[in-house]
Amino acid sequence: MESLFGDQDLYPPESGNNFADIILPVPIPRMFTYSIPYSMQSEINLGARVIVQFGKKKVLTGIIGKVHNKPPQAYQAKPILEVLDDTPSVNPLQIRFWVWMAEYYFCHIGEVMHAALPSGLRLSSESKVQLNPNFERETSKYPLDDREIMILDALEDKPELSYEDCEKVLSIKSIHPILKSLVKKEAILIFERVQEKYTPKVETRVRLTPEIAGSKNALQEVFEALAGKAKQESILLKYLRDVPVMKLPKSNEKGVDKATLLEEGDSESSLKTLIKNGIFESFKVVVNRLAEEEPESEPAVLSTSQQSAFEEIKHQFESKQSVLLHGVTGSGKTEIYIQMIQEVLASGSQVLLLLPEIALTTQIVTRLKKVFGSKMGVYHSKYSDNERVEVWNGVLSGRFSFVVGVRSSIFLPFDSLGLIIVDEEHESSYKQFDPAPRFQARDSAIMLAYFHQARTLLGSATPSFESYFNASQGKFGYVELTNRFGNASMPLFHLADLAADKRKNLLKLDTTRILRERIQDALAKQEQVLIFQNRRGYSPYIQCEDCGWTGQCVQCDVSLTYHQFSEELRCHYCGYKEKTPSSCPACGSTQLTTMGMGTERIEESLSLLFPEARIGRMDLDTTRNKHGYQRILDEFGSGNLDILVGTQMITKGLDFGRVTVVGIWDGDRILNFPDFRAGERAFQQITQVAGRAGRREVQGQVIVQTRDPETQIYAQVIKGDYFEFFNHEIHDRKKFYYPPFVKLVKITTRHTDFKVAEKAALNLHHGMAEIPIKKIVLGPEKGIIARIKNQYQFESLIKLDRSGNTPVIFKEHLWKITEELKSRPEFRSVRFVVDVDPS
DNA sequence: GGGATTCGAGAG
DNA sequence: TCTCGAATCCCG
Repeated sequence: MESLFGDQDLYPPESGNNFADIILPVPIPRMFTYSIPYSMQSEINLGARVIVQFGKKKVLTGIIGKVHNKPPQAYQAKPILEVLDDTPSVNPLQIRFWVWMAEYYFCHIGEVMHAALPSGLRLSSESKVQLNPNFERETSKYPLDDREIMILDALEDKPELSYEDCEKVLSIKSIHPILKSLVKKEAILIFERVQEKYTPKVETRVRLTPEIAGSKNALQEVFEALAGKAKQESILLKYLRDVPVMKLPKSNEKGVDKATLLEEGDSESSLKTLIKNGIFESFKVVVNRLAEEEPESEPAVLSTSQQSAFEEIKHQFESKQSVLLHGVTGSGKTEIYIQMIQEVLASGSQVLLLLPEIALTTQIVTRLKKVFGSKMGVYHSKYSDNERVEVWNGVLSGRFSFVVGVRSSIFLPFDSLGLIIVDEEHESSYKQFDPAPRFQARDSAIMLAYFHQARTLLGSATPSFESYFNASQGKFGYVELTNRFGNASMPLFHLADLAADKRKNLLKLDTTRILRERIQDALAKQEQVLIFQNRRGYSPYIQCEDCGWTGQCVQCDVSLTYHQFSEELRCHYCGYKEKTPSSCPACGSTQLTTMGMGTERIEESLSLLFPEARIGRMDLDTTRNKHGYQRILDEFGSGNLDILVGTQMITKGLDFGRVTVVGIWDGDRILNFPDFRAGERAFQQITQVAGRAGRREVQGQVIVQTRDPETQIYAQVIKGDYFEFFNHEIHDRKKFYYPPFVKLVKITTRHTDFKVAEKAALNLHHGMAEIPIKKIVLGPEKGIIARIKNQYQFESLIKLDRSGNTPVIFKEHLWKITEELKSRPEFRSVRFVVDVDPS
């Protein structure tokens, strides 16, 4: 039979490019070739979105990655079904960036596309089932079984069902055979429904009819007619408050939002009467979800030290692509950014400012909004799909030449970036952990800037070792800012010795005497206190005093965390939860005690110690919903709270002038992390939390509770001597072959069967050992958590020589090794997760 | 990733 | 031999 799609042979190859390689959002390591129907030849642009059929019936959105006229040899290409964009949604620089990311982070370009495009721009089809209109149960010549009847019954109620709905109706897993049989019996039809995901926001507005708006007399008559009809009159008066009579009829055009007009309890029916009587009319307009705002204030004048840092950065940019701005907390980096951004925008280029997720809801965005108004776009992970699409389209259309956003904003369709700023560049949240692409947004931003011939400014009070090392090697420029803005003094540190206090019997509910005194002082002076503990929940775990039982997660090898508020034991890795048992499940004893301290329990202890204080808590559990974070911040900022207990969330960019005391509940907990970066992280975390103390006139106090006050790192943090700390630490990194001296790749081998996982990991190890490059292969070791979500995992760590193209050669070999292993029957369902530059 | 097809265990 | 769920295949 002649192929349905055979028509590309009808026109000669010289008529243009008849084939396109399409990037599809699926984890398959290549593009797919489709034919371009003649009628679409003129609309096909690189980077445009198209609809294509993938597989037997699935319809997907793809991106045109390449256009050519080489027909595929082994098969007939299917045609592109539809072109969605007349101007491409994705530009060539982005595609280049995607290709780079897929290669560097060892994933498929489809996975990059999946992460890059907001899902509102990625329509795809879903199979739906409906009744066949020609079908009649009574007269059908086929007998139906019970399950088939149940599906048909369900379709009587709802005109269409998805596969998933059908599975729910019968509560079984494989629904396909049943549906197939129903199709054969001509009872149902299966079709594909493409969902257009993005919907513009429509507002209903109300205005006076032109006759009334156009004549003062007519309006006067209306007032007279409405005398005594209080409800209708009130609506009219409210309307005229927003649209003054003086400015009629011109300002009437835009009208007033219906919802706002009825906000104060006026009824819809009164308005309806007014509309029916020809006084008002209602109409609909498409509005931006992202509010229009005019800039309100001029950028601040830079202090002398800020000004010289600013000049120095510009000077360094003349010879370096990237510059590290090392400025102590509170030195006013934001104002320098503002100046830089303004200059670049004035030159006609775009600017991207990356912030860690948590910092986006804070003061810095408010500050920027005041200066840049609505030419600044904000891209936040808590935005809805529709909002993300509007930011994306805003960048495309030129409405936003400047965007502030989280790590995924590096995927926005910029076409002429001049500058990328990465604030708090040491933040670990710039690394995406799961799913692929497991990219580091700071490093990717540097690459993106390179593609745009743009500059990158990295800002931090506690730079990452990688960045500081690059600066010390001259690869990055380096500018230091050592004065706090307004010459506020650096905080005063106290090391509170937990062990000593315990010996002297001064420890109360795990607080040292000095911490209690400082909190008491602050409360007396109506100042505020922050308490930092890197552990949420009530206490890490619950233990039976008689037999030593602890709650374990059923599908991960970790102990469950005790949450007092909800009376639950929860797994922080997979989300599993169960009710707290009242007696030990192992021995029946009722002597269950809690071990260790989480934020929830600290909050409780503090409320016992300071019953008069108003105490709040900020952690994952209290900020889960969209506005939770903002609400707690507002309460604290407005002085409705005296003490705020929190996890690392409170270390990020909060700036409250009335915080004078910062308590670090358990400094050792930060230090004792089984990881080569523990020291670096501890220095960063303690410095960052400490930076929250005393930003204005009053000198802040920082109390670090520890069992080991002699540890060198505390002395370095207290001195604020990053350089000394770096030199000490970098020595070890070199000696033991850790970044920045080597490049790390971590490979996790996962399988539900322990033995299979282990064997696959060992095979992988042997394969990698034979790759002819300079490297060290460690492992495989049982994962720190041996089992997650019922999968056993083994970890291998590879240290690669940084020079030349060693990493590229390694990845090429690794590719072959994992493919070979996966092709063996015994390892078929083994998963290899490759993490390049793990954090 | 996911729909289609094949495989294979278990019941009759 | 039949049936159903699981494993495997492959997409252009």
